[in-house]
Amino acid sequence: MSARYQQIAAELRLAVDRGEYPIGSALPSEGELVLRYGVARGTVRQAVAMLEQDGVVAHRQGARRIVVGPVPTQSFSEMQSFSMWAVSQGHVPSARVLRAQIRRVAHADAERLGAPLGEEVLDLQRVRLLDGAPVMVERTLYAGLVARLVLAMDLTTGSITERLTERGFVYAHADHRIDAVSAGVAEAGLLGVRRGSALLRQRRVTTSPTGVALEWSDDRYRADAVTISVRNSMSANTLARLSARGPAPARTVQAAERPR
Amino acid sequence: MSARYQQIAAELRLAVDRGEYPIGSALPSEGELVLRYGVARGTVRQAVAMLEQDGVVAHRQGARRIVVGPVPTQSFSEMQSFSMWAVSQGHVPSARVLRAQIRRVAHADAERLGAPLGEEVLDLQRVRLLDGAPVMVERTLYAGLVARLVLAMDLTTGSITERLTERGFVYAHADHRIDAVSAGVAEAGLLGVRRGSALLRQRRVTTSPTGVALEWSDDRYRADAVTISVRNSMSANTLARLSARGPAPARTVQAAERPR
DNA sequence: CAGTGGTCTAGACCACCTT
DNA sequence: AGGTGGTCTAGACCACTGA
Repeated sequence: MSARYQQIAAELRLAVDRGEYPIGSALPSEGELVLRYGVARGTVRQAVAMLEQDGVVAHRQGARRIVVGPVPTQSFSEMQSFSMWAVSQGHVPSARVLRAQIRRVAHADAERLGAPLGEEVLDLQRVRLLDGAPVMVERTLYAGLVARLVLAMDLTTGSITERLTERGFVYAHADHRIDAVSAGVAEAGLLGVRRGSALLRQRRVTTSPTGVALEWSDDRYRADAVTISVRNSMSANTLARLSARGPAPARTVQAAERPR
Repeated sequence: MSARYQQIAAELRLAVDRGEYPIGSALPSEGELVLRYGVARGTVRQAVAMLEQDGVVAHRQGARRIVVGPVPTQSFSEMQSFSMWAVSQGHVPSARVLRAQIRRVAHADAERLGAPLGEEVLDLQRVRLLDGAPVMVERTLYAGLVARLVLAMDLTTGSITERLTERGFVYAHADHRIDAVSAGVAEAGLLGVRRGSALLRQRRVTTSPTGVALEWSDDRYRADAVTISVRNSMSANTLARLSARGPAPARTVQAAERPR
């Protein structure tokens, strides 16, 4: 059973979605929620903190929390996995494998993806399709820890992330760097767009709870297919603007990893 | 004076930056921190929650928190304001005004920026320069509440956001939609790139703590100038992927706003 | 099994907003 | 001045990790 504060947060969220607390209106006070749910104030505060974090409500000290808007719950997994995202949106995802081989990280990869030079990884390149139409070219390096596991999977259907999660690997953090690039000849052909047209590039490093990097990826979306959405607030800021030529954050991590 | 838990978080953060807790190593346990700082456990937990939120440490129940990496602190304001960001990066920002007039939101604007149709706003279009080189074209609509205030400002230097903040307007939330577009003839000329080259587009709605939208903007960056960075974690997720043709989140808000 | 983090309680005082 | 959220304390029990 999930924690009480999570249940309360979910209930409030549902109420917002149903329009019981319209946009611009106030949430009940912490005291009222304490009475309504019969819990301590700390528990109520944990619940509303979740809503704040997700940008459902805003507040300032001394005044009641105000509903900013219902936010479609999109889980971390859905951000992480193309397949899981596509399914949640009612689309049918698939993939065409361009390359899948285990090798060591070369200099060019290290530069492009920020993976540690020389590490043994699975180099996987695929075209991702939505309802049969190509929308993204994907290049992912899986850390040695999971490389052979992934290589043994069916790489054309289903979610690799999901299957790794089932095996006990946990994704905890992700760093994203988002910019725009022009489609090269190869990409243009794969995506069915003109050479030079704009692509949305998302480079990502995903880390386990122990701080071990599990994968590095470079996804390039057709500009007309996908938009990335970010919500941030004064209290919780995870967004930054970087100069394109800024220093790549060093990210080398030792430590052992063992699935449960 | 800032809160005790914020001081503790800042101290720990500093220690991580100084390398006292190297990447991959464990943070002291909550119990140890309680003794070290002479506070209750709840206070310590608030402090480490901040570090977790910012992605400095990761954890799983039962095991100590692990240092993921030092994170450059970038404030909400720096994300919000081109000027403040540029200065923090050691660059000199400036602007060239293309248009500045008060009018009502037209259908095209409403569609493009998500602003409510018919609202009276300041329509401000500028080219933004970094050390004299054009890197971004910006189109911002300022809500009627602040429109005349902004129009009276010097629009070529300094930060509008900063000056609004001084007047008591508080930015609390921002929604960002990020995608890629091709440069049109006008944009290409303004930015000094070839027509059709890739631009990184960031559309943003910024809201005050009371849920009132203060500005809508559409920023288009030269692809070689800027990258947007996002960090998210299993517990705190503010990132989402949207289909380009997905529904624009309705965002109409009443309620009064009054600067302090 | 000992250590550690996750959840929850009950109560206190203060800072800020609203009226 | 009364309501509301922000911070902090002290203690409890449980779930998970690691040796």
